[in-house]
Amino acid sequence: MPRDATLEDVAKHAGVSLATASRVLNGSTRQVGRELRERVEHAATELGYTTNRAAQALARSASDILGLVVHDLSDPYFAVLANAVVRAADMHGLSVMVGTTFRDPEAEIGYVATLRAQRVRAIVLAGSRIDDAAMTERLRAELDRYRGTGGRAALIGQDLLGVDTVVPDNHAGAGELARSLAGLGHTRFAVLTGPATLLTAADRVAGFAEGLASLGLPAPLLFPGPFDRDGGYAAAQRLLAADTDVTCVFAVNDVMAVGALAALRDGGCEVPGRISVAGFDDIPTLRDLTPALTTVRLPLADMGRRAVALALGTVPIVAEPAETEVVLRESTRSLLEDA
Amino acid sequence: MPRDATLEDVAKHAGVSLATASRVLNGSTRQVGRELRERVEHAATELGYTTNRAAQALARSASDILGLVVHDLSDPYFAVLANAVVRAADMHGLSVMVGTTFRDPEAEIGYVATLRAQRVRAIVLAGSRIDDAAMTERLRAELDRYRGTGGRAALIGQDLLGVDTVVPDNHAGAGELARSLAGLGHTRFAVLTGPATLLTAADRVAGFAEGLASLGLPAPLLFPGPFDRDGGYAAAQRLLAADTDVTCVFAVNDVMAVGALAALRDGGCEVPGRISVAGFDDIPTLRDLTPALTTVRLPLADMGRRAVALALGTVPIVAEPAETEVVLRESTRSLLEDA
DNA sequence: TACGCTTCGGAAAGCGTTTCCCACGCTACG
DNA sequence: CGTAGCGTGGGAAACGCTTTCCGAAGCGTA
Repeated sequence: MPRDATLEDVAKHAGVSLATASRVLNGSTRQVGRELRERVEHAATELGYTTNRAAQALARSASDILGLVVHDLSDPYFAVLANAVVRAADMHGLSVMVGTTFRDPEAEIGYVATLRAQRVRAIVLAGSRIDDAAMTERLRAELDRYRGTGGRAALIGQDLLGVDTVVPDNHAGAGELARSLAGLGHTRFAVLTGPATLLTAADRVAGFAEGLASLGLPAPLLFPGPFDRDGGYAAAQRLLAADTDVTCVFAVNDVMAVGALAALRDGGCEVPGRISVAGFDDIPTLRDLTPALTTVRLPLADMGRRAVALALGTVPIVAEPAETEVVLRESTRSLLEDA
Repeated sequence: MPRDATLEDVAKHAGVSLATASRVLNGSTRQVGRELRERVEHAATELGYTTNRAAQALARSASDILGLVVHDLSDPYFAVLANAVVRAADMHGLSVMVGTTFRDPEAEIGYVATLRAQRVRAIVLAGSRIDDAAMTERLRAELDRYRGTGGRAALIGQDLLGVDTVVPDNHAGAGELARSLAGLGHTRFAVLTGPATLLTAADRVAGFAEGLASLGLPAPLLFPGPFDRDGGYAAAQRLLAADTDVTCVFAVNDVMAVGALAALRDGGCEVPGRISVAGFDDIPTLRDLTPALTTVRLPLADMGRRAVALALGTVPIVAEPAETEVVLRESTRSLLEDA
């Protein structure tokens, strides 16, 4: 098995020194005379030379890898985010190394350690923090270790780790959603809250509840459960079983809302005829659902891009949260026209 | 800015040689005496030492990175695949570096080159090949260069590049779908074919057409277009405008089917009342659509896993294609009960 | 002709690991 | 008692690149 051509091979082949070959092939500030430059380039293509990035990273002590850690790539929320991050990294000439944690904080910490070992240029951490001080502290410690030696990091989620963060305005978005739904005449709400420990979920629940309270409406009924499609399904089933006078359900994210829609449909409950449903995120992949889902739009792709910019330090730190926007669609109906 | 602790720092701190420190900290076959071992371990944690993987890769001339290239991470098809690949890689102790090509063959070749430069342990290439001999040849050449120096690669798609391939049985799956739909009494079909140059699309169209032919049914009407949601939407619009007697539409993938469903709905055409719709892939994220989509299931997660196994050479090469399964749901209705 | 500049090529010292090879002290054995 | 063999420790040469430093050559000017 022939080995890869090295820079030395190229230099020999071209009859120049290692230094010259390096200068020609990998961006240096120094000029190389036309004659030698062409000899080197020719030798390189002839030998099929490709820079060994690992060696390059070692010599330069700077890698061209960006680390990304998400909870679950098959969740369209993260898929869209990851997509944007990969794209943005590409624009900066960086490759992306992804890790998935499947919502295991332990795995998340482990993955940051792996990325630190790779000496990646920057780390982007996506996904909700959880309400677990010990875990948060350990993650923070790991990140601090990384940043302590020049590593850069950015977060998408709650600003809890002392690093630059793109924070989706969950609280405000949910509040606005509450007001919009109330504007349609709804007064009795249920919330499929997701896990109590997930801060993103908690923020949305709180924002929603406060929105209602600010209008003098009664507090919503809460149905906790997992943060995914099946969690939404199960929670909605429980809602149905509870036999309430709720006219509108807020699932704290779109994939849960999809599950809820399925459960209501399976339970013979018309949406929005009998119950209206709203989600959060406005996942592009889910826009063609019927009934089309009322939701709160998050600028996912933009958030990914901004996180990369923050991580790379190409942008001044702005604490300004990612703006949300309520999008009313068919899954919620107005009760007012009944009057 | 303090720099990262190196193995040498650890060795000094523990009062041992570099060799010993290395043996203790990074799996060596050689034993180190208990006393020294503990001193080294202690020093390592004290200094917060983490192996520099780039240096390690250089010294060992073997990296622990797996390269993955997909067309578009935000497409749930690739998201699910990528998820499985990341998981499988993790099991083998490898990290994954992803690249997205956005269906640009040029970018695909470029990304393989990047991965070769990283000297990744193996490359998994996902996504349909295209009908472009020159491009295919160039990609093949790039892959051969990589494999020529010990690189390993696997493909998910068409077996065209001379590397181990997980090939979804598009042809047979589509054929089976055709027979199933014919079994429901349909006789006049349209196919939203996607781009003519995409082999996956072409295989499905051909398989479907042959399935119909084998039953003596007339050839389907063909509506080409892009391979994505909007492509499906546009193609379905053209179908409507054509004002045909078609009772069943086959969109060559699920996301196109979603677009088609939307177009038909927007066009006031009932599904499955007036027209039945079927897709291909059985994307999990899309299973809660209404009407639920009849489709051909592909074992996506399994395919990802198998590709990793092939790429890592942990499994003998089996040419056996990935099995498909027709899943009839509500988006297609039986015409027989009309009789 | 001599001087100082500016260019440009090459030698060599890193970058942080691994690993080959040698040395040392033991035990076991003929 | 000499020696073969094993278990451990360390020195030092890789691995493939970048970059600093030096020196040589070419140029224009006085």
